[in-house]
Amino acid sequence: MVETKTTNEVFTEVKRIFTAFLEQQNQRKTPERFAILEEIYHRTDHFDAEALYIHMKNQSYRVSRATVYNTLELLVHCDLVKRHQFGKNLAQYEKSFGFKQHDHLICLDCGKVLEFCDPRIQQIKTMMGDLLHFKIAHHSLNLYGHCDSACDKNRKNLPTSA
Amino acid sequence: MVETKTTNEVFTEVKRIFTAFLEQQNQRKTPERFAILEEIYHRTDHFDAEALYIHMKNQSYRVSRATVYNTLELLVHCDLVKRHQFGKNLAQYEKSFGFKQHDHLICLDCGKVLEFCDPRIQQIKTMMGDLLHFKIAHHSLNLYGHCDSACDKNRKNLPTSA
DNA sequence: TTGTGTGCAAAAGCTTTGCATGTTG
DNA sequence: CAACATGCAAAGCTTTTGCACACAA
Repeated sequence: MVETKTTNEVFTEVKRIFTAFLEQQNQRKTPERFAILEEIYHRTDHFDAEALYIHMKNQSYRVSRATVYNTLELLVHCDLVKRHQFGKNLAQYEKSFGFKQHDHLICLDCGKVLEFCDPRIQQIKTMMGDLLHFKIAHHSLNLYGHCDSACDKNRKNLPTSA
Repeated sequence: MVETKTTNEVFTEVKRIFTAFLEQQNQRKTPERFAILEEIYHRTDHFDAEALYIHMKNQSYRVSRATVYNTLELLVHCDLVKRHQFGKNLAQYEKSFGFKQHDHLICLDCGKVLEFCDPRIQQIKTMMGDLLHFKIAHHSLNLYGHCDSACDKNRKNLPTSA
C-alpha cells in the first residue's frame, strides 16, 4: 500500500483523472460512477465486487451490481483500480493510484494478504519480453504460503490452489 | 514444458505416484481416476475442466463432471497437476510431473500461453518468505502482454485483466 | 430532446452438492 | 458386505445481459 500523499490529495487527483478519462472516452460522468470511485478510495486493502455492492447498499446508496461491475471495469481501464485473483474464482480489487507497485503474499490458512516490492520482477519482465517478443503490459505475482501466527484457519474465501 | 523423460517413462512413474498417494490417503483406486490421469498426461499444454470432460465423453468414456473436478483436486494435492488462473474466472490445469518449474506469459489478444524459467523468482520467494515470516508453499507469476505476430484477436476465453 | 447509463431481475458460466446406485477393499 | 466414489441433475456463486426507465449532455 505504501501511501505517498494524503488521502484527500489522492482523492482529488483521482477524481480529476477519472473525469478526464470519461471525457476522453465520451462516457457520461454519472453520480453513481463517482460514488463508487469514492467508496473504493475510502477503503483499505482488497475487496470483491459483492462486498463493494453490499457496502454501498448499507449506506443506503441506490446502486446495482451491474453498475458496480461496469464502473470497476472503467476504473481498471484507466489504471485507478487493480484487479487480482488470489487463486479463487473471485476477482479482488484494490485502489492503485498513489501507491507503489507491489506484489502479494497470501496465507493459505487465513487468507491474509501481505504486499511486497522487489525490483527483480521488473528485470524479469523486461528480459522475458525481449526474449519472447512480447510487449508486456502488466503482471501478476502471488506467493502462497503459511503465516507464522496462529491465524484463523476457519476464515471463508480461502485461496484454493495455484 | 521442457520434457526430460519419455512420455512412457513419465506416465509409468506418474501412475506409481498417484497409486501411492491414494493408498496413503485411504482413497480408492478407481478406474475413473486413472483414466483421467492418463488423459491429462496425454495432453499437451493447458486445459480447463470442461475441455477434459468433453474430451473424455468424445472417447465414449463414461465419466461425470463431478468426478473430473474431484480427481483434478486429488491430482493437484499430490503435485501431479498444476492449477492456474490466467486472469479469467476459469481454472486452467497442466500436468506437472517431469517438467521443469516454469511461469507463464499470456497474450492479451489471442490467449496464447508461453512458458519461461527465471532463477530470480526463487530468490524472491526465499527472501520474502524470510522477511515476512511466511513459509512459502508455491507461487504464481503471470506476465500479460501482446505477442508480435498478427494473432487471432477474436479467440474466445481471453484473459480480462490482472 | 435523445442517446446512453442505470436498476432490476433473469440468464449465463464455472464449480459444488445431494441422492440413489454401483463398486472397491 | 459396508463404506465410499460415481453419475446425474440441481443448486450455488460470481459475473453478464436484456429491458424499461431515468438522466446527462
